[in-house]
Amino acid sequence: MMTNIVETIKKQIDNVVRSAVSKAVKKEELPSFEIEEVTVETPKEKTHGDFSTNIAMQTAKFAKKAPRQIAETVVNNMEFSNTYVEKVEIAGPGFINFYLNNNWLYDSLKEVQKKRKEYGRINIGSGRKVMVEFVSANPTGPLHMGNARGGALGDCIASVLEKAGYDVTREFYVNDAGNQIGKFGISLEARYLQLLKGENAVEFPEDGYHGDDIIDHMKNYVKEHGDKLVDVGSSERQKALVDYALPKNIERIKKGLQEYGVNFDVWFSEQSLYDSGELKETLDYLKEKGYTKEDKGALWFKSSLFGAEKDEVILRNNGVPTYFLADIAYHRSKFLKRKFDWVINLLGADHHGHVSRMKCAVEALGVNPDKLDVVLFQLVRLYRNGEIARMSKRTGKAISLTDLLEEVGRDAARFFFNTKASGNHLDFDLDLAVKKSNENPVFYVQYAHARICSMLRLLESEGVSVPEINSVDVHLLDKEEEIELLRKLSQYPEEIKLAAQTLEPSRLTRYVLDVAAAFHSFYNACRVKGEREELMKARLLLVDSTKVVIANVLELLSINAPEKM
RNA sequence: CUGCCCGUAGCUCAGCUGGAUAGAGCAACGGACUUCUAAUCCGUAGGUCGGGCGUUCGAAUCGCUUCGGGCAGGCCA
Repeated sequence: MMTNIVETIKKQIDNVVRSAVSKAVKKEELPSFEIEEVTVETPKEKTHGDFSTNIAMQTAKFAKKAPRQIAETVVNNMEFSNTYVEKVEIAGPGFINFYLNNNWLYDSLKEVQKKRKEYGRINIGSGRKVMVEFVSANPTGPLHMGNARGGALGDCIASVLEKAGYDVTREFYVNDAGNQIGKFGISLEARYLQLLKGENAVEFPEDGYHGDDIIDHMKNYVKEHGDKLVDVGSSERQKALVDYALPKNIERIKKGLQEYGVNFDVWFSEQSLYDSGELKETLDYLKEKGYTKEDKGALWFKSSLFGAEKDEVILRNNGVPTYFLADIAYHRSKFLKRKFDWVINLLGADHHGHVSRMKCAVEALGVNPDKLDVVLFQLVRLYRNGEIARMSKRTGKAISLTDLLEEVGRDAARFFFNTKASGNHLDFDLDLAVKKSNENPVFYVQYAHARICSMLRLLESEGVSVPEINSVDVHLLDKEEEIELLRKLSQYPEEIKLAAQTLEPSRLTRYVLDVAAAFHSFYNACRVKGEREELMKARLLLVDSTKVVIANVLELLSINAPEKM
């Protein structure tokens, strides 16, 4: 089955080269040597052919011959039957350049038409179970820009892996236990008492949550339940208030993410690790294995046994588990209880210190730490009027995901957060994101799609619809702009593969921009309507295929592909 | 002090498991609408790849070093 034409061609070239080499060796034109890998790449310069290999330079040392001489020998022994290769040239220091006939492009056009919505799906994952855990925002407050970037990035990584043939689970780790929930309770309690007994009745804790949302929660609580908690004990009061506010926060987070187009399969509760006994089991396991030590009244995980520089506290001297212990139990659940083959965690770059100790912990659990990948993404800076924007125009408070969606919309947000590699800082220009012009890449791509839809509508109204591929002479597509566009379309499965391998969906936003650009160029150079029928049909097919590819990429990114603009 | 990330055109960024003349978008400048959406296209200009040393046939890419920016280094998460 041909799912990825580019890969097929690379395999063909690989075969051609290997058999040519072994033939030459047999004829003793070359000394015998091992080829580890035939690297096949697409040259930057079009005049250097469609694909090229540097095998002659790589093997020059073993063969003890000049690269160009090796290349010549190899080329003389090549066989091209049943391949797309049309001719071969030796160039530069010893590159072997392959020039293909256009059939590979026409074949890939057939693929697009045959697969439609499924075009781009590949199977490098072979159904392996992978979990992508992302956002996992602290449920004590609203979603911030870091969560917004993490959400767009994580969701797209998950989508890319699904397209690449993995069995993907999107998971949100709800930190509903531990220290920050304690602080949440103290903060709620303080606001509650301030509301009922006056501002000065209690002092608000310095390290509490100062946001207005805490006050709003308590105003609502008082409205609904009055002062019934004023006279009960503090811990009971805090618990009641947390039980009231926390589910509301989690609901709000769910709703916000839904509007953002991010839907999780699993909302995993940290508290459940305590309730189910898994946390204790994990602790017992670590102790039993001798991976722990006691020091200064606390219990430590000896991460130094696994190459780390220092050990980590897992039980404080007051007996309370740390977040890290819960996280170890959590990863035990991911790997050992739920049997994921691969786990990907998204983390803001400010948490990078967590990565190496987590890997140590995974190793301590008896799991190959390579099965854990942590994608660190750098922080976001918002710009408005050329200046750094921190506050929402409407609320005057820190800009939340909800504010962002209100200001620029989901399409722009999802697109912009995926324009840069995760390891780079991201400047988000709020003015640009809403601009309806060619400066704004989102509109550039959406416009291409809408333009195509408009063309198809017009032709449809004249009784011309997209033809069956078998009734079309695709060889008529041979103008430069047509070939360029075909090339771009044929690249999609390969793009999915690369995005999956590098966990970098930003290459897909670049790719879809390229497709849109190739289309716009084609549009200005070639007409569809009004051409003679055979040519019109062929071009119509190309245009329709472009629409399919753009729509597929946008769907993967959770961005609308509008039919009209 | 130590560790991680980043430094490429005026701006925002690709390229980084070493390859041929370092790419794109925006901004700038000059062109293209009697015909399928000009929210578009075509062209021009723009660079000591932060600096230095090394590795080799070959370095933006790898190593060392240095400078500049960001972030970490809690019995916080």
